Amino acid sequence: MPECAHLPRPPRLADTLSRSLQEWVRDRRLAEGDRLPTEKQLCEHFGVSRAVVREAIARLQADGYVETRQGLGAFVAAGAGVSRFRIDRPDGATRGDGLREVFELRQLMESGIAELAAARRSKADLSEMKMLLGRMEEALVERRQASELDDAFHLAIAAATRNPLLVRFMEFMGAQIQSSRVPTWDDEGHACGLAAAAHDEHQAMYRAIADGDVMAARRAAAGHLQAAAERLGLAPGERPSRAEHVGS
Amino acid sequence: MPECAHLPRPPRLADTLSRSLQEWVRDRRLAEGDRLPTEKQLCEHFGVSRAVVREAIARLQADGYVETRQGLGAFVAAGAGVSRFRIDRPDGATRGDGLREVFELRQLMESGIAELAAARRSKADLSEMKMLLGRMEEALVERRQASELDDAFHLAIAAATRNPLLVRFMEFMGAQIQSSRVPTWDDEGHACGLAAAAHDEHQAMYRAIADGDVMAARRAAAGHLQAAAERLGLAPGERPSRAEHVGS
DNA sequence: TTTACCTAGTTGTCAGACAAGCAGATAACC
DNA sequence: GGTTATCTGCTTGTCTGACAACTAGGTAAA
Repeated sequence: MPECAHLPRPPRLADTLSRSLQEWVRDRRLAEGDRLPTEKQLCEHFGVSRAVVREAIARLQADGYVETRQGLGAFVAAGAGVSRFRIDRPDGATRGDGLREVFELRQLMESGIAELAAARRSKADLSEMKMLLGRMEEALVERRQASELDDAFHLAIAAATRNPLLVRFMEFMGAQIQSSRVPTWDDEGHACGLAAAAHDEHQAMYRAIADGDVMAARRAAAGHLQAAAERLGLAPGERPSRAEHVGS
Repeated sequence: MPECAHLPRPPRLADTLSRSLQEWVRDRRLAEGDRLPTEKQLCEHFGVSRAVVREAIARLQADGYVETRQGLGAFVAAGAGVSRFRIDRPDGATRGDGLREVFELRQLMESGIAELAAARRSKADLSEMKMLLGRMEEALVERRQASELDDAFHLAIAAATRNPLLVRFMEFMGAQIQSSRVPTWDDEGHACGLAAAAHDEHQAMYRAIADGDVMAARRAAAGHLQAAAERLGLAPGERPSRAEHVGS
């Protein structure tokens, strides 16, 4: 049975405790620099051993929530909880709740990045994109998996913005939705024309960026992400609870 | 001596070990799913106790690099190293290298968020924004510090998108440039009219969002971020190395 | 008043133990 | 022979107790 179903594992004590501690800090509205209870107090309060408490605190430390000093105690760190950005979704969920939000975030980024890329791209950037497009064309003919090329194409666009931070953010986002890009390029995706559609959209993005047409690049990128979301079965863009909204 | 100089603390064993382990994984080019050495092996190899090894692994786990399963071992996690997004700049750097990139990322996000907010805002969202604008107006008259209100206003716009992920991302970004927002609202900022300028731009954003004018909202947000960058002395938007670029 | 020391409390590290979970081998059953 | 149950060794998860390193604050000596 090579099909790994990723059953929900029983939660670790340290994991649970680190969450509880996080809530505890938030509920008590502890400010930066405030001291947390000592390890011994936490042991008694939660009924676990010191090893568990220490692992929980180590996790919070890794997350940038707290800072510990030997002989003094643990303290709420400066800028607690916002030193890193994380996207947590139910394990392995490739569709449904949360994915829509991720795609919307990505759509915002990609359209802005395409706009910048159209304004700043160099010849080298363009030839890199064209090379990747060519290899995707091959994959399309041979009906091969090419989600890595897909990813690389989007990264090449980000690189053309000359902003390394945007590249890193795209790498991050790419990893988040990597699994959701596979269905476009698998056997069924080729058969249904999903791969061909994605390729057409990529070409449109390339043309706009090569032409230096910033608005067209933005529209092409936004359209590509919109279409990608729809290929995954996400409803086309609209949101619930419109009743409360103001007019149109 | 209240001046806390933040001396470099001696590194913890677990901290050092987690770094070593990370390098070890990279040097050996372990792929996703590959197994790490057992805790006992690591204890012997690095000459530390199991508690230290466990804390180091817990840290890697928190960072999303590895995944452990009781009775099996520790494995390199899928998408290792890109499960979190971090912006690292030299400590406390409020201007100069890197900040320009951060502002550009923020500008992309804000303009897209403002556009969505203009399309989806509810009456409650609008009254929240108006309340914050009113309090900023007071602060403007009384020449008070109001960077928290500034932050809250931007978060209110993000909330109007109905996408909690965008709100979280704005919280994250806000923490990154928090220190850079202070100069606008300090004594000198009030004197030079920086605070007044920011307030005008905020009002323009509010009007566009209230009118439901998506394009005006995008332009207002982009303009606000552009102006904010210029208030900090960042050169107005253009990039180096244009020589290589392709025409205009 | 200043300095040195002492002490209680806290985190960092160590060592050993048992429980829980897993994979593969072995033995029992049809 | 093929299938199922059990056993065994290994690994991680958790517990316990102990000592070292470090800190703040109080106390005694200079």
